Amino acid sequence: MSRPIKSQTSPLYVMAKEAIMELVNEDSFPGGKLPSEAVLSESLGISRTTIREALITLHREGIITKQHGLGNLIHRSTLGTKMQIDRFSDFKALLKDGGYEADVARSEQEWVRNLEPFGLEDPEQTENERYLYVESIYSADAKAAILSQNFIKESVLRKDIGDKKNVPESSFVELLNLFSKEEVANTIIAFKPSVVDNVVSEKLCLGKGLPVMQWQETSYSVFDRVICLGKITFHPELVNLTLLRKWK
Amino acid sequence: MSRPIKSQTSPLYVMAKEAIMELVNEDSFPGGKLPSEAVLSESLGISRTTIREALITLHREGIITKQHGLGNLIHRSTLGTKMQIDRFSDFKALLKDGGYEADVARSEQEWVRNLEPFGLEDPEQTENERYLYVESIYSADAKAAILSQNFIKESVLRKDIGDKKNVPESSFVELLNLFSKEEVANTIIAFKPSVVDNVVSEKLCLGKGLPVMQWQETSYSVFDRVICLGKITFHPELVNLTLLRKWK
DNA sequence: GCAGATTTGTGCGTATGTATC
DNA sequence: AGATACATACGCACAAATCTG
Repeated sequence: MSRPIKSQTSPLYVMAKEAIMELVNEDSFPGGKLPSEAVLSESLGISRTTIREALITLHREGIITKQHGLGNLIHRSTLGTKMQIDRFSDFKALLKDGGYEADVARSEQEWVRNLEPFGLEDPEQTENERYLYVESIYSADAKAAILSQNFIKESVLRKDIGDKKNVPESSFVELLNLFSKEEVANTIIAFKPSVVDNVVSEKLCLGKGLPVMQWQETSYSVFDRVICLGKITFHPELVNLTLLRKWK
Repeated sequence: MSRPIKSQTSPLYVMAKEAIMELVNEDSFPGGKLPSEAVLSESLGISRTTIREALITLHREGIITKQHGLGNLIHRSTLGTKMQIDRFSDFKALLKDGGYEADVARSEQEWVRNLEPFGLEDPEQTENERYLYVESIYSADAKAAILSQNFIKESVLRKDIGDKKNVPESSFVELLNLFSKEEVANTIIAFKPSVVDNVVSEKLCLGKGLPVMQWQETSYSVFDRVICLGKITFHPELVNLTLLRKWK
């Protein structure tokens, strides 16, 4: 149950993907079309199966469209799109992608019993459950840009968090994985349009009554148990959230 | 350049996926874990490669988490999540998923030259470009729930749209594919938190000043050319948009 | 901690089907 | 009709993660 650090060397299809991305960035072919899978296989000395694996990854990321009988078509529009929430697990990385100098400050942790004041509801709440409250403020060029208020369930916390409290982590998902007994698998977010209230006004330095992007989120472990609840608020001037929807 | 109807029979991995989904719905195994790939392969009489293809599809859809060395774990939480924007291309289907009786009414089409009044900008705008304006109002239990205002670029329109104007279509993406010379590959959306203005107030029957979910979108063809721009507004009471973020 | 069994991940080869030009 | 290119499907071997005893 220790979940140690993963392997250092990337699998071949990831290296293939990176090699193909270099080709894309060099823009060395006409019509926004990649060389055929057979040619890539030949020139990189990697089997077509593995090349396909790499291309499927690029397709999932929205970099290319795979067109049966035609080829693999490059989407420069996607490459130029910044602050895609489907591309980052970490808000710091998302802000950096937006061209900012990004940082994060986390609050002291405290225990909470009642989530109602925050408008949150635990679908798996048990009697006397407590939640570890962690507040993170992500800054863009030293200005508060994202307010993340999270409540980690006591029942999923490791016993040895004392040792790990000062371990550096990059994203909140990583922090959650350090704290939680079970690994985080996914988060379901529910969009809640709202206007700036007292708390947000103070934390993000915004005038009250302004419309803001806000969502509530519930994070689940690989065993589908609730690990954490949260409420995220985005500064409307600093953060222009985007999302890619793929049809092909 | 005709883009006819696709094949009727599903590939084997799709049928395998559906068979596995039935197992999931029957809930016939302990610990929320699927039978091993080898067992599924054996019992369905399909090679492990193809079974894996099916499982990878389910993984992408957030139904399962693939855990190396452990198995394929089922996420009932995802199955129970309604109105996921990452699962529907069609707002009518999304509203039906939310338990509503859903329908769509599309406006008469008219030509527009200037997108500025709508807060939209065409990144590939050319001299004298015109846009075909199509307004769709999606209703939930006969109440206006989603306002979709779209502008299709004249330069991408087929010459024979006259014949196709009355062809039934289910989603706006399909309508776009009927109208456009090039197939739609993806849409980039940018979230724009806002409050109800005069237009939205009238179309969605909402009090002015209320916060609403709103986004702007730009649709690209497989050749990465801009096909259509749009602005979508969601009724905050009727539509509870959700989104799945996967970390594993 | 270790050994062995189980299970998924990676990688290759090959053949055939189907869409596009 | 033929060439090209991606899609589907099978089989095999070995690597790596997880669990159990």
